[in-house]
This record gives sequence, structure tokens and C-alpha cells, in this order.
Amino acid sequence: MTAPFTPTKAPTLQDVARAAGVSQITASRALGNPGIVSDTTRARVQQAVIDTGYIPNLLAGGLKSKRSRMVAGILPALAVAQFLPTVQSLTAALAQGGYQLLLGETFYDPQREEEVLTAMVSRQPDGIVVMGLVESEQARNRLRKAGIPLVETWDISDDPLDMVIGFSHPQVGSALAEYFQRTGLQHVGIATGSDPRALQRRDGFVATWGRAVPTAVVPAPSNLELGRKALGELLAQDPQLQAVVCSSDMLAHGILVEARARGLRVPQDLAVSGFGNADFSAHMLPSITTVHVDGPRIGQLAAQRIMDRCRGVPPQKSVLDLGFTLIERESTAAVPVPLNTP
Amino acid sequence: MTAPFTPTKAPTLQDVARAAGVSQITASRALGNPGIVSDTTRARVQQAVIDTGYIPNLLAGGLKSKRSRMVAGILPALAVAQFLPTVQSLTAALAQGGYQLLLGETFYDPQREEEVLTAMVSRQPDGIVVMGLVESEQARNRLRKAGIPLVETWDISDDPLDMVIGFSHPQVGSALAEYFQRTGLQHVGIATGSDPRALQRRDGFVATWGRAVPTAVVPAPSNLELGRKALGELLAQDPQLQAVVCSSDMLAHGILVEARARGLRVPQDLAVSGFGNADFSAHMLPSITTVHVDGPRIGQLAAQRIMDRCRGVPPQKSVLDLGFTLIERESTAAVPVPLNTP
DNA sequence: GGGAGAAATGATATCGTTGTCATTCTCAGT
DNA sequence: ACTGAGAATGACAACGATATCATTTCTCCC
Repeated sequence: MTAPFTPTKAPTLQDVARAAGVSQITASRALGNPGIVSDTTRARVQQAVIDTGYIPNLLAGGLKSKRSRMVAGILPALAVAQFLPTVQSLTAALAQGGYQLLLGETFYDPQREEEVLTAMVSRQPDGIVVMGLVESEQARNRLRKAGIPLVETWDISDDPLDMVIGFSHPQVGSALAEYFQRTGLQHVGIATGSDPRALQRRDGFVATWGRAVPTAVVPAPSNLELGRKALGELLAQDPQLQAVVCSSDMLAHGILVEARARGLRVPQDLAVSGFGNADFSAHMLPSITTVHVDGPRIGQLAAQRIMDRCRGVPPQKSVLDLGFTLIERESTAAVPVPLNTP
Repeated sequence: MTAPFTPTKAPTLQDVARAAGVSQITASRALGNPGIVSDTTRARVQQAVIDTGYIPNLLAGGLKSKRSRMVAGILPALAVAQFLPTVQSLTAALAQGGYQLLLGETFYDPQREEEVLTAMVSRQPDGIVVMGLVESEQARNRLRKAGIPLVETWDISDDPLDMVIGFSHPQVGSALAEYFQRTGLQHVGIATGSDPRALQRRDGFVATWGRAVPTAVVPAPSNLELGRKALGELLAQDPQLQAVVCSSDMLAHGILVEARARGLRVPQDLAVSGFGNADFSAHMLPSITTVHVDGPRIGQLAAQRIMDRCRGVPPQKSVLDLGFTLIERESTAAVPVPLNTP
């Protein structure tokens, strides 16, 4: 029978203070608010920290100060590649400010979302960053009451819980529809993941396109294999298919592969577009036309907004539309009508 | 001048106890140790929780109980795709046990590693999971003293800090060398990321191969573009190049693309292998020969070991070699000698 | 030299929970 | 009815830091 793991007794601020010959509270100030202690005291405390190997207990500090210096980051799944640059820049920006990221995955499941959010809130994060919007109405209510600074990202909303940094998915769909309208291609299909934002882009596309189009919906998160299958489905729906609009670059990649397997040339026989501007898209053969969104900036801004708010900076405009850019590349380059036609 | 954000006064256990008409400590037990309170009391407390909207403060609980119910997860960067399945299964397994993941990125930088680990330790995690081994000697010392359950993963080690779950990178390199030796190909090159484990695989390859090979080292994390460039470098070093061994599937993918750009057929003119068995590898044209490692299992085992240790289960064998599998696919399929030759 | 004001330090209470020990209550067994 | 074991509950202190208010020490200027 072994005793459960218990941390070996670590030195506390009390030990540091004793070693430095000052009171505990002075030691606390020397570390947390160095400006208000004398130079000699500060030096003595700093030396004592080194001697004792003291590492502050942020749980204890956070309990009293109500600043946990943690931020919750919630996303559907790490496998959703489009969010990774955002999460990466978020952690980096937070780390710089002394904050850490608490990670939660919802798997596009409202119930999981509620559980994850409750688990997060109980850890008293100083802020919450959500990839996408908070779906569950119950979760929305609880978050409103919790009053924790919150940033919803990768979307915009009429009814934000707090702050929103993103762009309009219907507009993306609409822009893609306009782009393909200019190509003059008639037989356009859609391959889309089943997540809410991808479906919004599809709806935006269809609305602007003006008529129904063959569609293959694959479960999110999408991948290359699903892209290959999707092309089969779309060709079954319309053997004269000329173009496929995809909800992710990996899906578009799958279309590319399957097209080659079937002897279809891209873009001559089939035009393909993606979404997200993945790091591989510019370097494929053919390179993939896609929609670029500044993911790292989203993460960086979210981190900044939350840290600002904790420092007492008044809230800025709460809905920030970062927009998007359609990047035309080889996978749709055989367009008969030039892009800049008015 | 706005006041800094402060959480609105949330109901505490005290409020729940008052609402339920019991003492605070009984309320605590009703929630944390339901077996030892009477059925009626438990029901009253649970109702009070709902009425008040109580969410426990795990910071406070953790301070006293010395159980933060958080686990630190440290990886070089989220952009290193091979770790994602591990992190994903880790968060999932931890969430199931009521634990949350604190994320830290080191960017292959020992100093960052130290900073990140200090930041983590100060949040009193119940365990730490590191992708790879802890590099910095100073960090290793501090972690030894901290006495926190720790799992190093994706590698094995003679001198583990605590627990290790992974496999031998030199052995991977060696297995690849043996495989390519059976093919009879003479002109083999290596395209590798600059991270320590990729370099170990390279060294293992070279040791078994028996002589120096053309090598292109690209900065980690690797991507498709770097793979394309690497093929150029390797062809410059050896115009008769017949095969490229890559340190990641994305790098191999880049080789594939660049080969096509140069009119080289894979595998007839150039054999290519990767590492990691990315989700796209099996579905490419040609599919990519690669080395498979059970990433999700690593995450799941790491979570289990740490949670077990917190529950008092005695430490198991501290070094666990999960091995790896070489998966032969089309990108090396034109081998003249059958794979199973003794 | 005296006193005002700032700088530096300290004492005490507190954050919200759980561990420990003490107390009350219930009920079977004699 | 009495004892004692066990169940159920409670009182109190403590976790390790910071907020608040109080006190001491120093500096500077008239």
C-alpha cells in the first residue's frame, strides 16, 4: 500500500522571508511589486528566493487576489487545423504576459461544451477564449452571470456574450459564389464539413449563387480521405461537375487527389477552392485557391483584450470584424473571365 | 477610469449550506464525498446547488487539498502535427477524470522550456506530461525536487525523470535503413527536421546504413514547402538520388510534390518514406510509406498513469516502450526485394 | 531642530475550500 | 434501560498567498 502522491514540502514565502530577515508581506511585495521596497531589501529577498529555491504558489495568490493568471481556451478539437495558428499565438501572447492557457475540447457537442465550460469556470480563469461562438443556450446564460471576460472568435455575432473577433461566414460563401460566377462555370458543387460555420459558408454561397448546387456534407473535422470520397459523391450527383468549393483546404486537397486518381486535370477539367489557407496550400501542384483568415492575429488580439481588461482598460468595441481575403491560385486559375471585372 | 475586471460575487459553499440549512462542511461533504452524508441531506444540498447556481472554486479547494486537478501538457509547438493525437487523447482522458490540461509551448528552446516549466509548477499541477524529454538540465533538477508525477513521452531514456512512455528513435532510423537496404537502392538521401528526435532517427539510420548519406536539415517544425526545398538540395548533392527518407509525413509530402514538379515518378524514379503516419498519408497518390506510432495511446496511458498516481496507485514500470510499425505503402512499393526476406 | 510628508515595513484579516478532531444521534445487543 | 459502535454532522484551523490599514523610519525644508 503506497501513500497517494503528495508534493514534497516546498519552500513558501514564509521561508523566503525568514531567510531574508524580513516579514512575509515584505517578501511578497519585493516579488510582486518591486517598486515599493528598498533596493537592499529587494536584493536580499531575491537572493533568498534563489537560496531556498522558492517557486510561488499561484493557486494561493490567486485565491486572495482573484487573479488566477489563467485563461481558458476552448475549441472543438485540436484536429481542426484552422484553429491551431490562433491557439498557438494565443498561448504565446498569454505566456508573455504571465498567463497560461487551460485547454478544453468540445467536439462540436453542446453538452460537452457545457461540461467543459463549467470545468473551466470552476478554475477561476481570468478570461475565456472560444473558437467559434458558444452554442449552448444554457452555457451562454451561465457565462453571462459569471461575468468573466470572454472572447468569441472565428465568427461574428449580433448577440455577443462579451467580445467577438472574427468575420462573417455567410460573406465568405457569398464572395466565393461571386468569384465562381465570374468564371462562368455552371456546374459547381460543394464539399463541406458538418460544423456550423462551414454550413453558414455553404448557405452564403447558395444564397448568392441563386440556385441549389450538388453538395457533399462530411463529418467535421474533415480530412483528406473525406475529400476524396466527397468528389465521388459530387460526380455521382452531377457527372458534368466543373468546380468544387470546399470548406477546408484539406478537403480541397482530397478533391485534388481524387481528381488525379480519376484522370481529371485541375483546373482545366475541375476547379477547386478551399478555406483556411493552410501552410501547404500555396505549395501544392496545383496550388490551392483559398480564403485566408489571419488566425494568429485573432489569437493575439484575444489575448491582448483579455489581459487589458484584467488591467482595467475599459472595453473596446466589442465586435471586431477582421474580414478575409480570397487568394486565387492555380487550382482555379483557368478562369475565362478576369478577376477584376467590375 | 474603469475599475479592473473583478468577478461578480459568485455564490460560495457557505451560501449553498445556508440555503440547504446545513453547515458549510456538510455541504462540502455532500458534494465531494457523497457516501458519508444521509440521503436527505445530500438531496437538500444538491437542490441548494441548483438554486444558488453554485460552481465550486477549485482554486480554493486545491489550495487546501493540494490537488489542483490540473495537469500540465508541454510540447514544442502545436504546429508539430505528430503530437496532436497524443494531446487530444490526453485532454479527453483527463477531462473524463475531472482533470484539465494546462498547455505550454517550448519552441525547442531550452530557456523557454525552463520558463514554461516554472510557470506550470507555480500552478501546482498534479502531474506534468512532456512531449519528448526534458532537455534543460536545470529544469530536470528542479522537476526532480518538485516531486510532481511526470511523464516524458515520444521517446525513451536511460535516465528518466519519472515515467517515460515512448519508443526508440535510433531504432526507427535503423529499421528504415534495413528496409531500404532490402530494396537494393544505393542512392538514398535524408530530409530531416532539426529537432533532437528527428536527428536521432537520422543517426540511427546512418549507423545501420553504414556510410554517410546526402542530408538536408530543415528547421523544425517542418512543412510541405521545406520538403520541396529539401528535394532540391538533395538532388544537388546527388543527382542520381533514388530514395528520400523523411523525418515527417509532411516533409515526405513535399518531396512528392517537388518530384512531380520535376517530372520524377514516385516510386519508380524516387522512393519516399515519412514518419508519423499522418491522416493524409494513406490516401495520397502515391500513398506514403511511413512509420506509425500509437499517439493516442501515449496520451491515454500518460493520463492514466498520472491519475493513478494521484489516487495512490504504486508506480508501475517507469519506462514503457510502445514500439513502432513500419507501414509500407506505394511511395516505396517498387522495391525489387520482397519485404519479408530473412 | 522640528515637523510634514513620503517611503518602507509590518500586523492582521481574509480568500473558499478541505483535513482533523470532536460531538451528537441512532439503534442493535445485552 | 444501558452501553457502545457506527453514522451523521459540526467546530475549528489551515492551505499560502495578498489586501488593507497601521506603524515606523527616513528625507527634506523652513
